[in-house]
Amino acid sequence: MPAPTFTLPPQYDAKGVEPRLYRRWLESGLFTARADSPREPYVIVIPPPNVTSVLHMGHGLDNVTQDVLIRFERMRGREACWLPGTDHAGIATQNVVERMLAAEGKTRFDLGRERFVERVWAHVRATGDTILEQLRMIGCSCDWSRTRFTLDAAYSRAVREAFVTLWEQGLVYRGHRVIHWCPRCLTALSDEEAEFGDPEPGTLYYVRYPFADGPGELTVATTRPETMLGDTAVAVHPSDDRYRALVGRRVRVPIANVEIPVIADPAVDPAFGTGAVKVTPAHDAADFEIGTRHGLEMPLVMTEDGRMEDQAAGGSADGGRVPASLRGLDRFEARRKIVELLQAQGLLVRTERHEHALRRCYRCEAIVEPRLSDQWFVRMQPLAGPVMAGFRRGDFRIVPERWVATFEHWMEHIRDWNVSRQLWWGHRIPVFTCTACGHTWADRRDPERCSRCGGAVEQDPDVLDTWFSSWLWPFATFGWPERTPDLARFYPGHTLVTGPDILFFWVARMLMAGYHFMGQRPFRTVFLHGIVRDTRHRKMSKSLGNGIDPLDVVRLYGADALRWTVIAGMPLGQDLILDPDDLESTFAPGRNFANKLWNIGRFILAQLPERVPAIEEIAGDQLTLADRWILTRASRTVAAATDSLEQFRLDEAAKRCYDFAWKELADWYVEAVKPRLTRDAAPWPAAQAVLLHCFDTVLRLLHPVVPFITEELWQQLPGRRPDELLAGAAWPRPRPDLEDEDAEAQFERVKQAIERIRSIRADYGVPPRVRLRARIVPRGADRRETFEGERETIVRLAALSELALDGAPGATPGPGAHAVFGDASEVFVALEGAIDLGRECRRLAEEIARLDRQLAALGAKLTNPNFVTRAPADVVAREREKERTWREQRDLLAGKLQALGCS
RNA sequence: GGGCGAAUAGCUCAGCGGGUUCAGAGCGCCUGCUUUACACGCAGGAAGUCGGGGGUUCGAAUCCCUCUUCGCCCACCA
Repeated sequence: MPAPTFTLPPQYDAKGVEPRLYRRWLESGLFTARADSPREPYVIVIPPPNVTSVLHMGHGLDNVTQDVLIRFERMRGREACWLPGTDHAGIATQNVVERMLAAEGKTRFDLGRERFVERVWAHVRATGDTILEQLRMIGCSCDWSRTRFTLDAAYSRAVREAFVTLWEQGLVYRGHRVIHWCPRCLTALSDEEAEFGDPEPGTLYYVRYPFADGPGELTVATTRPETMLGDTAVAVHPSDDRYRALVGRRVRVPIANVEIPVIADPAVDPAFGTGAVKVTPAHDAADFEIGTRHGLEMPLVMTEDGRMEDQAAGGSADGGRVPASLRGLDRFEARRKIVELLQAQGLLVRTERHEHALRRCYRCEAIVEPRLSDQWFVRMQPLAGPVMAGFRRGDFRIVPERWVATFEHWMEHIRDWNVSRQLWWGHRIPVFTCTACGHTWADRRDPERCSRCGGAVEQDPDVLDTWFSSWLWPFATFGWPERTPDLARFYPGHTLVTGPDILFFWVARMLMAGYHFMGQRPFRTVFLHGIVRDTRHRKMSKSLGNGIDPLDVVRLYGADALRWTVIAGMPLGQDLILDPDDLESTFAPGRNFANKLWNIGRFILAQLPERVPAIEEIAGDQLTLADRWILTRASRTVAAATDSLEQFRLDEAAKRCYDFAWKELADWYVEAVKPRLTRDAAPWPAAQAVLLHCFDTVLRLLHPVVPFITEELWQQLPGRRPDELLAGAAWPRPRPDLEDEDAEAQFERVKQAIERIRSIRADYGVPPRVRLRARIVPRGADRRETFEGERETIVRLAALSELALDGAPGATPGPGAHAVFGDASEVFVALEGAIDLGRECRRLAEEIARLDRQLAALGAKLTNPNFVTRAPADVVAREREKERTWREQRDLLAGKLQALGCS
């Protein structure tokens, strides 16, 4: 045996290896895509994490998935560009800094806009690279030379260009309507940002509105009594006979003490409550519609932070609705107070329990307050059309397909997008108004004076929705609106990997921006993976405290273990369930696998000399059955893994390679080859060449999933140039020239025989030192020659089972019971040794009985005329074949039973 | 109120166009192993009426209907 040229420790030390290898990858420049490369590009743009965020498992899953794809394509020879970066995340980031200020007892208003924004920038500069650093820790092969931030100067230019272009195209307008307002963040939200929470128990209040023009009253039902101060009508359904006569009369709003009309509107559901609904146009989107139809007043009765007060804005001169006793009260406080007042005045008829879902701010979870205000909107229908047309043409696809229906529904029912936010952190809206003549326009540059009258100008104080910048990500990152070489080369991109939770926020809008501004799709495939959940299927989140810190996992088990777990545990489109309370059993499989590879490597490397012949240099007659089997399996694994990756079944690819490395290469081939390698003469070079070929192949296949351990081992393989990296090596191809179907089938039978022997040993408790004697003979005279040719291999493999074979070296025939065992294959194994005959007889009898039962059932099937005539011929043939095999098996067992001397 | 997904071993999941890789894998469990790559290992083993019910078919974990339970998305019943 050649002396090992080095000694590797028996356990793989991920911590010591990973940072070193990552540095080597960086230094090699492999991650940096070249725009002038002749290779076909492959582009993924990262879903930019919020600049203030720290890595969580959701990022881990998302980015490891991207890394697997990008490494796969890079190895396949594509010019792989994985563009990284961060999102300025308007509300989220502003909230973070506001909380920091709050800790100092200050608000953003204390600082003023300019100093506040500076403060945010300082925070971003200090901590903004955190998450990108963390991505390096888990091995992400991003093109760091192209890192972008959605608030960079160049990027800001793109945002501005996009906005002004839309303005010029008439796709931006000022809308005066009820929008979702967060009274905590003090900003408007888009429909998507006002998320429905879980249904909560609430109360439905039945309130009397006395007629102002006569006796009696009208009872309305509401969940939000505080908004009654802003009521400007009571509406009933036009065909509701109960109320038809009342339409046109007037009622008095209690507490607010104003008179309002009773109107008829088809939006009212006569079945809900009393069928009469109070209309608050300034604080309810549906009521706003009614108010618009009927030309109602729309008074605001709350401040921006949700306290009761008459507001001048809202297009109503109708003030004085909020009585002094309620002024300044928080809306929920006011609700309680108003209910009390109503009760005291005998105007509260009754209350009812009423469960309903409330919309909450997606950043701070405050209950959203619908509020009438002026905002900038983007018309979405003109943008959605080309996307759907492209989708129907097959420009891009969504994987897995079940999201298609959701996507289509949203696109087809798309509503205009409120893009203005009353924040300070973000892209300031480039709309300017002349203080003199009132002219309003959008501008690519900050104007000094009004373009019409030369008067002073004021810029809109609001900023753009953060998604208004990220929807440009696939091209703004490459330099748009400049026509850069990068843009020409890397747009359109290829795969967009993200979770379905931002399908509308981001993916759909990127598609719209891509088609609208670039004239073509931004990517070919949208790959939506699942969401990370805990064992109770709850989303992992900080607030629930059920999160797993990916960096803890890296420290404890290594980045490869983390990567293995998220990839192997994530079937296409399914959620990933991880147990935060048991990191060991969640991540140990990945660590164990890395260690297994390590030890396969340790063994193989110890066997290989400096120069190992290439597999092509080995003559066919040098290859044993085991050699041809493992080469065949290697080739098939390459084909299967490649196919799975192409179909985004990453888990399948990973597991297939795992099985090949562990269950085939390590468990069988390495064991089979040991006798050959540890004996002197023999066909060494062939075994070495096969070992090297197979190990090299599986390292390549596994590299995208577990890049560190594979690179570390690959570096040690003989014949590597010092500057060669697995990360830049070629993806393997299937080798039909090395496949041998017969060898594959034959070796499977050998495996079966050996497994049977091992099973017998265990069943009968044959001590390890006691050798069983066995004779292996082929079944069927016609196969004898073929089989004899493989005898050597079988003898060696049998040796692993502590089995002495007739004719094998060291086998000593002796007296004793002679039993004949077999499996369903063509291999008979004759054993001699200490065996509990009685037990074996009972086992055989049971097995025979079972076969008899199966044969009876099968016989019935085969004599069923329906089956014979209607099932396809090949199916019938297979069933007949099965029957024959079972019968043979049964006879065989019966023979054994007889041979054992029991009846 | 609509739509979607899931239900298979104790746990997490495969099984992708109905018939030999149809009852599987990993973890866990049980029994043996200091076998000179690996105890993060090796060998062997137990374990499931494929959520309930109905249907289609010669044949269903697989297709259809229905019920139950979980999860998600969409929605202007105040």
